[in-house]
Amino acid sequence: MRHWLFKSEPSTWSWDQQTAKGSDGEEWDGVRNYQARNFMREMEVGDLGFFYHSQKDKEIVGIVEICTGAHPDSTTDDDRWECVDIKAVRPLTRPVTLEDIKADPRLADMVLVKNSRLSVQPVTPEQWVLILQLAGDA
DNA sequence: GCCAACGTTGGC
DNA sequence: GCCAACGTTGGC
Repeated sequence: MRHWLFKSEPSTWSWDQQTAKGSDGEEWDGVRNYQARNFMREMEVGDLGFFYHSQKDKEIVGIVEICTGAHPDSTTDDDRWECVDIKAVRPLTRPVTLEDIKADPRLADMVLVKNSRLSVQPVTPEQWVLILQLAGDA
């Protein structure tokens, strides 16, 4: 199983909204970036991801599960763009802030640090475990 | 609110 | 196919 990170501005789509969708999940639509799309194409049902709030909060707030494979993005007729559906699994015990991540040298290679603009990113198994530890969920 | 970093677009 | 111009994102 692989791990991912989904970034969203809370004023556009927040963890609370994602949670409210329950096990039905929601399309992660609106991505218009090839790198991000390509990662979504690599995702498999059952993969887990972090849900990150950008801008104001700048913290990882919860865990999501991929519940469909990549399919056309319903918000556009442009067939270049695809997305997956994700559902909320649970919130982190303690959110892990960008500051926390930057303070830990073991997480210096995270895409979140190196390429802060990429909205869908892979997370390595090591990074996944470390962040769960920082969240008090290990 | 500013600005650096990055991706995309379009003229040549 | 290159690259300048432009738009967007997101941390600060």
